[in-house]
Amino acid sequence: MPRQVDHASRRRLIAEAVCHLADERGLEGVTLRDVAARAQVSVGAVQRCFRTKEEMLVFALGHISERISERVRARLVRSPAQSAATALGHAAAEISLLREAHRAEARVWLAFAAQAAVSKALAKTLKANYAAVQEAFTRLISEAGEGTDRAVSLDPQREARTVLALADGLTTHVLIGHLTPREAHDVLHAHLAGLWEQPAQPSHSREDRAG
Amino acid sequence: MPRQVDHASRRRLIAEAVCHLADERGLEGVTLRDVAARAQVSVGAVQRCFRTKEEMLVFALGHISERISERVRARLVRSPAQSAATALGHAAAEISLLREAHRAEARVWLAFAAQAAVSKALAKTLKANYAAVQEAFTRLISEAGEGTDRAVSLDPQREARTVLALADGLTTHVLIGHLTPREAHDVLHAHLAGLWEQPAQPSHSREDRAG
DNA sequence: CACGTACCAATTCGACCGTATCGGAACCGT
DNA sequence: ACGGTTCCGATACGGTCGAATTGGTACGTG
Repeated sequence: MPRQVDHASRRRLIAEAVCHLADERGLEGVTLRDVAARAQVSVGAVQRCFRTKEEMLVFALGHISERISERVRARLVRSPAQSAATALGHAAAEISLLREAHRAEARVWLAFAAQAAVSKALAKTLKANYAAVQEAFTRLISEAGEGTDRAVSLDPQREARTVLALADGLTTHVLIGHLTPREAHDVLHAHLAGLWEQPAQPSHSREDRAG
Repeated sequence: MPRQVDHASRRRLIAEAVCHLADERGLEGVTLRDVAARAQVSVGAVQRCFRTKEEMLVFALGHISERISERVRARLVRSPAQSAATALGHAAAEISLLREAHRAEARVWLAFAAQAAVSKALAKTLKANYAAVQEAFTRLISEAGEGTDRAVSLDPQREARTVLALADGLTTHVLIGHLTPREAHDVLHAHLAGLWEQPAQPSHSREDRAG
């Protein structure tokens, strides 16, 4: 056998380069040449790892998705002793990428999300990730709801979707500059607090329908 | 005076073309040639209206932003007699672009939002729009809070930010395909309903704090 | 009726894109 | 030592990009 190369690790290296460029210039600024230069490999090497540019992008999206959700998972298993409510708070803060250190990942996520709206391959990868996170959130909310008297457990899945969408919306608003990270953090935790802290009130005095 | 042309209306025409293309292929697929072809004008005409491509994009973003927020505003003044809560529901549904008819606008918004994360000029335009909508939402929540016994009025601005971020997050998730429009609509209205329907808890101290 | 001017379509330009190809270097079993 | 196989960097190609230039046309003015 001739000289062998670790394809897997090289693909990861290239994926990192893609993410760096997507962070700095948006996904439009990701070209094969720049990726190769950033990854310190030749263009030919990039093309040998990925047949087309799209294949490279899909892999890069999977790469960063896995990294983010892995961090969320780590956060969850690290605090199993704590209440599910606390765990959810940590996980939500993690997924919203509010920390300055993860601002780059947030920009990459937004760039990919926008592209996924018009690219089926990217959308598939992204959807799979969201489905997993939503399921985890749903389970957490379910567990947390059992311990309290609040009837939040009415629909844990819906609450999970709410938290997930809120987190992503906040991420977007921080990236745009409409909110500061602190403000976003405040909004997120206020929402989460509202889930458990309000005690149950068996009788609704009056219904105010909004629709 | 030589042959005159209505610059303003032509710029709007071109902006429409930009939005159409951004909807179909994402913002990367927006080129001067395609824009010109879609707007039924020559490339030169586009270049006379906008000195650079970025100037064209900024104008297009302002164009669609104004259109969306104008629709929200129209929705608000159309139902002044109804409760502020109802009005907020309508406005939030409008801003989240969940209706199938506005799916294209949603894709355009997402494309611009992603680009705004790395483009200062776009971010400025987008921020101005968000500031206006957030202010309107804050006022609505304030008014709605006065009529109820619920102490939601603790921080109308924060609630406005929550609704706005939630709406955007839901829009994104629908575009990606993680949620159906119906599910997103459900989440949004459940959240809004939660703002007013939960009765106050008299025994609680006035401060609701949760890390 | 000329004339200048504002407008427009077409062309050109240099740069860069993604992709394909190729000669040589590196490596291994024999 | 050597031939075969795999990897690598460089280069060429067809195409498209944004931007600038040019020649022609329609129009209001003098």
